[in-house]
Amino acid sequence: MNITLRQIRAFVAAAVHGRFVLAAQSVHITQSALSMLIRDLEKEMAVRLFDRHTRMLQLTEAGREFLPVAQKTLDDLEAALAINRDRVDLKRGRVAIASSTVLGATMLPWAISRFRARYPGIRMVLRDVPEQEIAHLVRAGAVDLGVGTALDPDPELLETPLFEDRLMLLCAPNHALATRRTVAWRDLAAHPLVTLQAGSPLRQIVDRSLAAAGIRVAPAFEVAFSSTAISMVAAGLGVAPLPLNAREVSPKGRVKSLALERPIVPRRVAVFTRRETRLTPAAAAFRQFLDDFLAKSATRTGLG
Amino acid sequence: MNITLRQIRAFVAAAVHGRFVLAAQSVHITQSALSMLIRDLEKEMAVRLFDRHTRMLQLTEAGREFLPVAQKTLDDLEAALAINRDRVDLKRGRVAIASSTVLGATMLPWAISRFRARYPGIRMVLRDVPEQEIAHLVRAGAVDLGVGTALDPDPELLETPLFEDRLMLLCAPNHALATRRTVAWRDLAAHPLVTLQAGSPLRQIVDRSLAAAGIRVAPAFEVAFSSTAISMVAAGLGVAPLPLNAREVSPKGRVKSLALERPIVPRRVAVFTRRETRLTPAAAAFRQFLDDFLAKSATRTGLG
DNA sequence: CGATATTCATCACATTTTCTGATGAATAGC
DNA sequence: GCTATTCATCAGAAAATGTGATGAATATCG
Repeated sequence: MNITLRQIRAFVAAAVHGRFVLAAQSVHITQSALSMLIRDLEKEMAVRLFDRHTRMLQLTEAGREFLPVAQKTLDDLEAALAINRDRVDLKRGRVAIASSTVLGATMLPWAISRFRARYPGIRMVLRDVPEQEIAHLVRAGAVDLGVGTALDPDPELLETPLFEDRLMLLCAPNHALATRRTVAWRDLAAHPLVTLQAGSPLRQIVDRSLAAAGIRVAPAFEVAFSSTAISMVAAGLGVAPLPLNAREVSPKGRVKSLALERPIVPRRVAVFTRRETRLTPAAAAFRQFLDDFLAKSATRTGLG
Repeated sequence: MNITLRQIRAFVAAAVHGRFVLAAQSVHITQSALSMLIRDLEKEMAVRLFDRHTRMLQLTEAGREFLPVAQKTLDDLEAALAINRDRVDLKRGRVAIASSTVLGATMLPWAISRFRARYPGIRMVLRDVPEQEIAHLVRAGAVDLGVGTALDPDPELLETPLFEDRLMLLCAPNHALATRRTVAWRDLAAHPLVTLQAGSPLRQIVDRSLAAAGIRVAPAFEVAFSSTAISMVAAGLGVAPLPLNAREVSPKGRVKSLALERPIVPRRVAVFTRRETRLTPAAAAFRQFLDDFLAKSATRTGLG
């Protein structure tokens, strides 16, 4: 046998109420059950906790000594459970997200801001990293969610589609191609190309598209971040195939975006989570929120 | 349903050991039982506490947050129970004793001293009071034990005989009776009497003895404490019928003690406890010790 | 690469604990 | 004395917890 929380609760209730009958009511059991709980606790501790007979009930010295500890035990536990309830109720918690710098600079801050308004107790951490690192971070558990370009499925990760856009071409306003409305992939062969580093999902999409178009081009520049590529384009160093949403982080009037066709190359953005780890309530809530947020944005603006 | 200590112990064990199998061993249950305890606790808290599958086990954020509270709860409780065990094992506790001033000055300090040597953790409180107050103090729960003259049984109190002596007569060395070896009760009629106050058990014994001997004597002096009576006897103010052990507190050579006969009046000393209140372990131990102590003293010295 | 060993989850069933409602004993107050 | 209140105890019902067997997943080893 061993001490139980029920016994402790019964003991505290009896000490507080001064009567078994009232104490029993307060913990929603019958008086006989409470009487037995006290008896068992006393047996377990090998002391009387109450001096009692039909017309009196009072703590013994041992009981007086045990009471504060018993109360504190219950209080501490109750406080911990309250914190836990808060977590479950999304009044607390933390969501760590890894995303590309572009998404981290465009859609995500808006979503996070709206989410925070709804759940002020949840702390949000946004890590903007080179896109190929997102999967690492999610796999390692360093972040709860990854948001980025979906390419080849990772067996450890679960990916849920978020939205889709397409690749376009960025060039400087005075570039030879800048007068055209649309450009074909094969046209790119004639121009110095700014691309992301090998390994980046976007780079892989570009490589595959060029290969599919039967073009062999060595990129003139390789950079880690889309924002860098955009600046280089603005500086007239080359043209860059990038997703549509990169326009939003481009300096006004310094770059021009052209539709890239033959073929139109879609780019799918997804949320990545670990397959085996259940999401925290907060993270699950944010993923759901992100879906809803984008659905609404899409109906309003035509794209996420 | 409700959280139990078993669940908390299982949770802490699993968190500490990092494996259900080891954790289960450490709390002496099977792995399946532990698995169920964790499952139930998680259900109760409505969160996962561990991310786990066959080859890995790690705390979730909620688990990490709960762990320290859980550990502290168990530790606090364990500490309280250890204190309680100490109390039970007589490594701690307090015994309050009420006694007459004479007993408090003679036998009891020796007994207490020996008892303390055996149980150093137990604090001892000795209240030396007029003997008629002993019963009050015991009844009121102000002391655990009373040691004093047994007279008329009190229904609320339990009295256990400790030792028996007899009344003798104290007089000054130059007193008229001082040359005699024995004195009869009826001889007292001729001398001024120093007695204890009315209500004192010893006084009642004296009164009854005088009445039985057919003597009517108004005491010349009434005092609260035997020690005072002895001093008055030494000063030649009168003679005092007192129990044998009063000799031990008499100043050497200043008083003489004579056997009081016809009849020989026994005086019974007993330990008083409340009938309804169980003794604390420490008090029970002291009562037992007192019995043994006096048994030994009696065989060695012939009297307590 | 397949065999083996380890680990956690789950099931049916056994055991233990806990609860209830009835009853009894003690006692304060009328 | 009578009544109402209170705590203790009992037997049987209900709930919980435990066990041992089994299954599924997956590292590790040869």
